[in-house]
Amino acid sequence: MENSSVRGVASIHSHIFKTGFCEELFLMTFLVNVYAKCGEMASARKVFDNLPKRNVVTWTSLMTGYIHNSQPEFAIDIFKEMVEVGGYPTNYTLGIILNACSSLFDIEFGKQIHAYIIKYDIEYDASIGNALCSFYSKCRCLDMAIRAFQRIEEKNVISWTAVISACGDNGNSAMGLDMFVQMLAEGVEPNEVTLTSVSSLCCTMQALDAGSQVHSLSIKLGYESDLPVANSIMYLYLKSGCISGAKKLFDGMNTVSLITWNAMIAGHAEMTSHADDSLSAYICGTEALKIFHRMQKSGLKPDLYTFSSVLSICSSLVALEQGEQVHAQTIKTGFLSDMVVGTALLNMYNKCGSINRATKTFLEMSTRTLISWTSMITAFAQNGHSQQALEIFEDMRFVGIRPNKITFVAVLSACSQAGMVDQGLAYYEMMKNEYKIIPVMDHNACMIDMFVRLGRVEEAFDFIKKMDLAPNEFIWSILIAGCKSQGKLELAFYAAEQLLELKPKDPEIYFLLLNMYLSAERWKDVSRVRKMMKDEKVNKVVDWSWISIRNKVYAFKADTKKHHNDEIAKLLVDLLDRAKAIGYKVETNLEMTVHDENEEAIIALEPAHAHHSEKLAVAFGLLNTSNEAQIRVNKSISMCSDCHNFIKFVSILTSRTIIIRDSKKLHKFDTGQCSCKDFGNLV
DNA sequence: CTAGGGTTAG
Repeated sequence: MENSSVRGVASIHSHIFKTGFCEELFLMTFLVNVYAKCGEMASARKVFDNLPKRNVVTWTSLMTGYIHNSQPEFAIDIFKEMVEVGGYPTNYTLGIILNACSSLFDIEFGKQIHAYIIKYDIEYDASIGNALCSFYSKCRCLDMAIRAFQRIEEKNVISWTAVISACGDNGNSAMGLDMFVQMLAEGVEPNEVTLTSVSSLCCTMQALDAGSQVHSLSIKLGYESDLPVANSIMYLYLKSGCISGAKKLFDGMNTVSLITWNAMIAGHAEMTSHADDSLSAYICGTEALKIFHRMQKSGLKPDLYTFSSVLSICSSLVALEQGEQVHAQTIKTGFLSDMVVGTALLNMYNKCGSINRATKTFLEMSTRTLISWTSMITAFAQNGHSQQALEIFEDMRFVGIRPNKITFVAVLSACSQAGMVDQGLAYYEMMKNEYKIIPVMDHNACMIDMFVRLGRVEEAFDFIKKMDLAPNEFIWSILIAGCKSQGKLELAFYAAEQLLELKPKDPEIYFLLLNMYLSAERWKDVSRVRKMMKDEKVNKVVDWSWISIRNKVYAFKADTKKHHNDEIAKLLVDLLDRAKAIGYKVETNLEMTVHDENEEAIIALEPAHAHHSEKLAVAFGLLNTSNEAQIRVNKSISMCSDCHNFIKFVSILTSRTIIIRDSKKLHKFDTGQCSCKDFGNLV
């Protein structure tokens, strides 16, 4: 509250004092309340301490004040003091104290309060039951929360809202939605808080249909311009992939808050990182950055939510320069000290291939969470620094942070990159036995990759047979890629059959298969795969690359034209000649990653005349940046092995570091080596 | 004097 209000209260206070009314308990309790509402807990406390006598209401007012001013521990102290001097808590008091226990995660004390409630047989009371419900929800005991709700004799809107949110907060959105339907059936009218919770449930379920019904209902009930309602419905549209719906809502809002903008940016960020293909990710990401700039133009200052989302967008776009600008902003505004922002920054530098700055960010963090550590391990692993990844993993264990399954994905992939089978197996066992983590497909994929990289495809196959999980499309495609490079065609064809039975969703997998059957000249299989692609409506794969230079993003599409005389083409021809002179050999096997726009024909590219998109983007980068600048390119599909090899030579010829982030991996080319150690390419 | 709600990282 503003200073003027505080001054007003103080003047009333002195007035009461002068007129001698300070003996009036009712007045003084009121004063405690008003001070608390102004955030002046010291004054509230002073009034309270000077009172000759107090009643439960006075005590409760002080506790409420502490809770509203985020000092729940003081509220509990006051409560204990009250009980010690013989005060009896009312149902209000008990509700307040349960609230304090929730925010402190003080499960023990909360349970003591619950015992007291049972002793006096007052679980049926709504204010008590509601508070118990949300206490157990915060303690992640959904069963107990529901039980508390059920025992309420006269369930009101708040009871229903509390139990619905409890379901959502504990990962059971579907049940929450059921509860909502039940609530409507019992004739309880939802209010704006209920609607916010319910649309947030629909959001996590990505239930667009249910969500738009909630939207209509909130219009009907007149809550559509309530800011939290509007924000959560807008976010729901975004998360369910309905950008137009979100945009319509956003444009129609009379008042927006920072949360509105943040939701808009976060929604786009989410779509950017989870997009099916890199092209839509690129479109979403650039749109999000535009929204971010518009927000700043409107005069609002970004906060930690804004910064984390924007940094995550910069990661997806491999937009280092923009990321650096945001970095500067986080320093200026002090938000860098937030660990979520710090971790997002670390991640941004990693995804832009700058492991040094990622490491620096990590080292400068004042506190590190499991996620920060895991990000750092992932960064080392992705940049080909396996040894450091494992060292920092051991450091993390040493400081007593318990790894989770995502940490182990990073650890195992570090082992697989470095070909450390023994250590990989040891960590796999450690994960299962010491940390009781049940392996998920990603862990298995790392293990299979580990054998495949060393050419031990039979062991990889044995591992697949021994897995508890049924192998998915990615497992088989790793095996196939390995078999291909080892010339173990029989196993490759077997794996291909397994793969086809799964009807994979990833279009690149079909190209892997096509490529394999084509080189084996198994035409029947070729047409079988093509027919399947048609039947399964596999999306067209478009080979796009883009590069961000001085805050502008330039996109390139694979070039199938045979004649072009522009600067880029000239540079590529020149590089090709010079590369050949120092040992580069054009790979002759068919490239099939380019799908012609209108046709399903597959075009074989001849590198001398036409180019995959990343070559164009790299050439453009070479022409438009200073001599020592890194080149950072984002690509919509996996690199082919010919381009991969060619770019290695380019890194020698130009003495540049070239970073290409394709749909599967990060490739950092430096003096003829790639950080993926040549196992990153699928086609 | 009281209970319930919207946006961030691996």
